[in-house]
Amino acid sequence: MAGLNVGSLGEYIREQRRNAQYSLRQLAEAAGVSNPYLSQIERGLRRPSAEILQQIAKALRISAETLYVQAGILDEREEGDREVRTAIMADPAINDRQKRVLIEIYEAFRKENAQDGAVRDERGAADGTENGKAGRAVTDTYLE
Amino acid sequence: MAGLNVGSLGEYIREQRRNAQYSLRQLAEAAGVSNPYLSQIERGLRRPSAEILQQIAKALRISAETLYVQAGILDEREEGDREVRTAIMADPAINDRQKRVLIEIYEAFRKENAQDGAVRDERGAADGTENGKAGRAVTDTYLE
DNA sequence: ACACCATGCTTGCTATTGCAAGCACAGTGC
DNA sequence: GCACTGTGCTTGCAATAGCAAGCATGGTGT
Repeated sequence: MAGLNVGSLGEYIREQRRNAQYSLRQLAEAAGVSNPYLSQIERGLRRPSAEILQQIAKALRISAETLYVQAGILDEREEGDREVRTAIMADPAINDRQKRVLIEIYEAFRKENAQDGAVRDERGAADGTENGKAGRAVTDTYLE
Repeated sequence: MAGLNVGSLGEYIREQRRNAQYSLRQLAEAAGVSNPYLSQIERGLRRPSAEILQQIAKALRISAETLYVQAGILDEREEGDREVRTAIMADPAINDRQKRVLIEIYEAFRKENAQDGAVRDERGAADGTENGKAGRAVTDTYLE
């Protein structure tokens, strides 16, 4: 059994918190959790209960499901295929160009992964995990 | 705070277990949980952690989300604007870093839109590059 | 120099999770 | 009658979730 991936969960929460410009205490209060405990969660020292996770998710205004997936608690929903594209298109919070950018990057990632072991002519992607360069190329192209 | 509705969660699990013709011990073993603990959960005496809930859901072959909804941990169906993140996280076709990148860009877009006050679907010539810059900064940070 | 405030971290501590061992009751067979 | 097996429940106990109080550091004035 995988056991929760507490480390990456904590990192993810911290990342989201900083992204939202919250201090640790601010988020802790917004989530109704003590600040030392949140600190420990973020550093991967504690595995928060479902209830606490839910409160944190609410305070961060992200879906609890996202957190659960990050924590390895929730399995990835199969058939994610076109879900990303439709979800992006349906989102009223971003504009059309932003949608197009996101989808282009997404496509590029998928294409890169599909090639995987195959011919890599694009300026040497050293190993299979280096998708960054391909992604960067795409963003350079479309984010201007 | 609301606190999970443990009673109905336990009843629900017991119902599903009987429905599947499992004895308490059978389900306990299948879920990798001790039988007395499962008994207590079903009677609403304990609030199981997210991890345990997940294992039970797997053993019962029902979605963990269903259990979370029953437990009051997950809201029934949240607004569509959470869908993008969830869809990205759930997509098996891209790897973790790619997910992170997409979500970061998405967050940046949303944040930028929030600062502007509203989403203007297609901008005029005045500040047409603004979104591009924000997106680029994010991708430069995470795509190297 | 000093006070003041915000940041995140450490330290005990209590309450709760989750388990191993065992109990009580009901069949079933001999 | 008696053993045996399956059902769910009770009882301690170890591990840990989660908190209140306080510490250390860094900034910002004055």
